[in-house]
Amino acid sequence: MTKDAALSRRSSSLAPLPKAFFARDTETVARELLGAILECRTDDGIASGRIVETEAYVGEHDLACHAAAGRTARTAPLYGAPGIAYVYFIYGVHWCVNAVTRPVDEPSAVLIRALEPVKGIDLMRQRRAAARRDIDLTNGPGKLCQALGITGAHNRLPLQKPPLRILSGSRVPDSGVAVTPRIGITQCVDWPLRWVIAGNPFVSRGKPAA
DNA sequence: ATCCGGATCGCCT
DNA sequence: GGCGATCCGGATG
Repeated sequence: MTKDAALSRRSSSLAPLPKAFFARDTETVARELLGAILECRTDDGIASGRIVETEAYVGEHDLACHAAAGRTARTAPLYGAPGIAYVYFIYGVHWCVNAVTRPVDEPSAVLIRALEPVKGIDLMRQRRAAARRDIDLTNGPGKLCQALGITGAHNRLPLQKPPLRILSGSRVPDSGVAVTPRIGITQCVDWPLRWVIAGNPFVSRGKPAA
């Protein structure tokens, strides 16, 4: 664990980010979610991690955003209340978790792409037996959902109360943030909508940012 | 009813 | 750095 994660865990003032936090421009939310804590409670216990990588998906005009397909049963959460979760299944294997935002009536969200483990590391190791090293527990969007126990059952849930919450964490200065194109998409590949804590070892690799 | 591609991961080379 | 796994949503017929 890094110093920053230790600070986050030590802080006892971890309050849920209010719905108003998410009812803003998606890029702003994506930037400000860096350093916040994503937490999931299940019958097995609590697992949480500090957000170190995010991506913004900014509306129907963003062809990489699921909402580009319009409003369907699948994409309905993107049109829902700011501050709820949008959880989807991808490649027949993995879950990915987003926080729904709401700038100017656009269906949009922030994908949580990587975490630095904070609580429940043993639980994460159990859930991710394939991960030989702790660095591989939460350094990708599918991995972090498996580590925290996030599934489709969490789709549409509010992010302000258990089982799924996002808590305010340590402030990350602009000098520690890097912005790049998004990972793993085939549309709008040049849009700089990915935010990472520069140099954090838990940031996912993905494709190089050209 | 059927087909195709995907906001990924892990294992292989 | 490449590829198979394995399911679902959306599109087409």
